[in-house]
Amino acid sequence: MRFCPSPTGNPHVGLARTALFNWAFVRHLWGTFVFRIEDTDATRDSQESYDTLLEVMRWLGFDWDEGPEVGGPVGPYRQSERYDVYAGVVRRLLDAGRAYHCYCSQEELDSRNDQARGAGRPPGYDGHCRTLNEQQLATYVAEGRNPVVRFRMPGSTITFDDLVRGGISFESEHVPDYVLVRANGHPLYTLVNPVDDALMNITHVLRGEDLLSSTPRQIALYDALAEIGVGSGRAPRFGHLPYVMGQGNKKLSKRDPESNLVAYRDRGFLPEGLLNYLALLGWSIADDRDIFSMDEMVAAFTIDRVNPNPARFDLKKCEAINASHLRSLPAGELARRLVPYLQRARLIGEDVTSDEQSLLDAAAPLVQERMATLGEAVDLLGFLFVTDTSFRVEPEEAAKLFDEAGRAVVRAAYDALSPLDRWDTAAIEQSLRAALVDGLGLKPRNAFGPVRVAVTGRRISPPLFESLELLGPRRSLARLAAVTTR
RNA sequence: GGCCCCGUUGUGUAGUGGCCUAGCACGCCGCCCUCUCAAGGCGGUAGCGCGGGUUCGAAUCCCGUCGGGGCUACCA
Repeated sequence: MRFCPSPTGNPHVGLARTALFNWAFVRHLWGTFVFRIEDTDATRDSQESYDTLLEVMRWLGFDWDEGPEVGGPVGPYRQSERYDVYAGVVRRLLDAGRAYHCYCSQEELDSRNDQARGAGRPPGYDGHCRTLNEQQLATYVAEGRNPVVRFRMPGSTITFDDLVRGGISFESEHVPDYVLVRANGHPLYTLVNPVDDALMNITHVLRGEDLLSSTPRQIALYDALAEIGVGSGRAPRFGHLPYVMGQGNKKLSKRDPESNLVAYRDRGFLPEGLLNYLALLGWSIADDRDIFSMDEMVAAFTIDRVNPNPARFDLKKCEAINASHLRSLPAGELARRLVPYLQRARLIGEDVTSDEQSLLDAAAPLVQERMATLGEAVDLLGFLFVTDTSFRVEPEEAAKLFDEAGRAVVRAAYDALSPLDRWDTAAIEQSLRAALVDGLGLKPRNAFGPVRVAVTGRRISPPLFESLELLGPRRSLARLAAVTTR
């Protein structure tokens, strides 16, 4: 089993879904997970996206048995480091007559294709250079043409049993001879993918359905490789996973900001939450259940339950699933995961002090069921961590609530709280209710609204009395006083 | 154009001839709870692309049709 992305652009959700299904499949069967980098297109691949690719794979929690950074018996696992391997294979393919040099120029190809189209024949390589005589060959060489290497497709029907779609067959007349090696000598995906699958003893391949129609030519190549002694001779089983679609009926592309995995991490999606959601795009664990851990997924994952139709990515549901995982985190774990998000917002320091830690530990349970992503904690908890001098009440809320009546409520709250000698949630609630609800005869929501805004700066906050307790008497009273004197 | 894939509420799915007047989840709407927001509880909304056939019986099988998508590269 292998997963073999190419490092171009930002890693996206479709890639994560493919990696997930491969990974779950392997772990379920106790197989070997090979992670291979397909970087044979120098114009599109970059070291930067290679780095983020690995970073994201690790963040998501995928572990591979063979691949970059961990090595393995049939490495290297970056194709850009394997060019000598491919050169040898190509030579043998050429010698065996399973591939040949093609000297046609792009212009010649284009014009013949146009002609074919005009004559109502299907376009595609016409086999022009399949059988060149010595003289033609000598002419092309004399013209200084650099040939590409083409694979000689056998003239037979190619059928295979797709792991998710069942039996599929292609007539080889619809699969023209295709290019294996560029004119500049660099190998193409069409060559290296089957070659490495053969050399790396890959038995199962789960990949996107965009590769479905290139499967017959890969199987044909695989057979040819076996003939010349490359690999075991048995082509891997293929399973083609449905697309992950974006808005409308468009495939989610790497350029789509909604598909960028790094953005999901930065927003505070949990890897297990995002993965749980992605698993639901084409697979289900049971008819009445959709929240599960990766361990549960691995235990339950079978390829026959994978659905072949494309799925729309639904951010709302993704958030709901993530929120559910967030809520089931142990309190201490939640606090730990919140740290980087609060640090990035500069609410706590790079080195977390013990005061910050204990405040965070106490505050985390307050917001646990109030957020869908970790990043939301910044707005929710900011008032607790912000310094006294930089605390601000949202201007809109201040304007709305701090009219004369509102200031009177806040003043009453101040008067009720300042004499307290026990500063805890129960005592705070008791005295505020007595003063505002019983004393001023206000409805609870009208009574606590102004106090909430005065203390937390926002209309939406964690529970008020608990928040006051955590803020402490000094800072709480100062914020109340600030309103009454404005 | 040719080849290939796909088609269950708005979205994701369950469903493999009777348990389906189609289940679950998200969303949306309403109510309850309530110090805000959530969470939670209760209820509601909406679907088998279409047409034939096979069968006592079809979302499920067959044929056709329509719609969507992919490939048709010296990208992967």
